[in-house]
Amino acid sequence: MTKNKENHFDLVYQVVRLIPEGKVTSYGAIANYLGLKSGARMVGYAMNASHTQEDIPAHRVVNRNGVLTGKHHFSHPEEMQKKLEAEGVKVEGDQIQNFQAHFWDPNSLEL
DNA sequence: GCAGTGACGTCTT
DNA sequence: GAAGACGCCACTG
Repeated sequence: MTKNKENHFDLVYQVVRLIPEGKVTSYGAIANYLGLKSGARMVGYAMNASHTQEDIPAHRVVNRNGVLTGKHHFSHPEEMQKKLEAEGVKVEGDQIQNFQAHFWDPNSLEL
């Protein structure tokens, strides 16, 4: 039990949880912040486990293209886009408009 | 224990 | 400039 493999997962949850409303981030940014090189997949995998957490705004986490790649993993995919738009994020189809403007980098917290 | 897959990203052709 | 392939680590079958 002292292992706590969820440690990495928890770190991802913490960062995602820190995402301000109306902002979005990418898997690579989180991975980079956690020091996970090319760990984007690991971040994505952690997000998949985020379903065990309720305070994880996974809808604010998108891929590098600003595309809601994981919307399909939501109970209601349209909710993801809906929530993003409700927070001021324009989403067309499955892609965020003006993505870089809504892009939020976890590194900006300590920098 | 091995092989396949995955909510991605970067490199190479 | 675009498309394809590879790499990373973890989980499931």
